[in-house]
Amino acid sequence: MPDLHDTAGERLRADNQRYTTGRRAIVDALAAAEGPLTMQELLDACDGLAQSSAYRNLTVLERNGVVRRLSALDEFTRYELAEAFSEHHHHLVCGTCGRIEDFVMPPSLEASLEAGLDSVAAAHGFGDVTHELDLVGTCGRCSASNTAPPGALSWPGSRRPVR
Amino acid sequence: MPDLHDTAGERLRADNQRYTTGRRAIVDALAAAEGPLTMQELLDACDGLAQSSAYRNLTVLERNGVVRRLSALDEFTRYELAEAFSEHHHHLVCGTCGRIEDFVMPPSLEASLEAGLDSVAAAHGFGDVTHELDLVGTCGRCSASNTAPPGALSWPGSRRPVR
DNA sequence: CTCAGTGCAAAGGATTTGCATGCCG
DNA sequence: CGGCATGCAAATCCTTTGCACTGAG
Repeated sequence: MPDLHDTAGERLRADNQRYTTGRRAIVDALAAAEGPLTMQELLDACDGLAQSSAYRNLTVLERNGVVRRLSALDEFTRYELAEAFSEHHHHLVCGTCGRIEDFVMPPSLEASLEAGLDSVAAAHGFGDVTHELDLVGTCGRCSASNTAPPGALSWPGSRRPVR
Repeated sequence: MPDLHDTAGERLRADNQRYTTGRRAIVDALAAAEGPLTMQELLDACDGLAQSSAYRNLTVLERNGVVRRLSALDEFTRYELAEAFSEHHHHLVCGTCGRIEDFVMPPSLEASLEAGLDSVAAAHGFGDVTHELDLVGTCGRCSASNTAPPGALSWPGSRRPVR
């Protein structure tokens, strides 16, 4: 895999954009994370970056295939590096505490899934499909304790995890 | 499959809620739809229902397992009947026009996927998982015409389909 | 010099909540 | 009667935009 920053910079330059300190900080934060980050987590990791700049930078990074925006998983929008810079993976979401982990499927299963999906898509007249697969369950920590562990995410307002 | 309204009514009563006209209208609209509906589509289908009531009713219906809320697919939250009242299915999203269709996978593939996912989840200490699988591609209509067909969804603001 | 990038504050849009009233059990 | 349900309006929360200023090429 080519160097993350080199490639990201190239892609932005091709779009007449600069690979600035703030943008590099975002990419670094995403690369260091173990799963997709929320805006708040990202801001915490990129000290001094204004929220509006973060949103604008993420838009640019997404447009150029450096970052991927996930609107699902839970009620927060999350961001992760695009697949060009990370292994093809899926998400494991704890419906109790909100923890999110990445995982990869056994290659044989991934392959048969892809083959099956391609034919299903074709049958519906859809072409060029990509898939998104997530799991929702209860993580070990939460199933051990009846209640969510201390420090667990509490869902803001009346909102609850959706999937 | 037991009668939709009877069962829905039972579930609400068990939660000390009433199965009112407005709630029945929501369930009818979702049952008649060919795919998950947005709030706007739902309001259009339920004449006279206040938006705040719709949100509140959907919350109740979701809490009692009648409705499922989807926060992904595109940038709009969508609602569909819970799986107890519909076949286990997935979603096919056109990234160009926003069209969303339901589809079911071949049973053998669905079964092997579930088995594989269960073991992956177990390996990560997660139990009791359900999966969510969606496809994003280009529908036949959009791939035929270079541009999105008339009447196609236009993505509001700078937002674009995410998955 | 010029144009993209940034921060701050205001604007937007979807969703939630407060409150008074209507209606079912 | 008592409590859930509903409408309307106000409040929130996340995200986007307007604008003036800074900075890199």
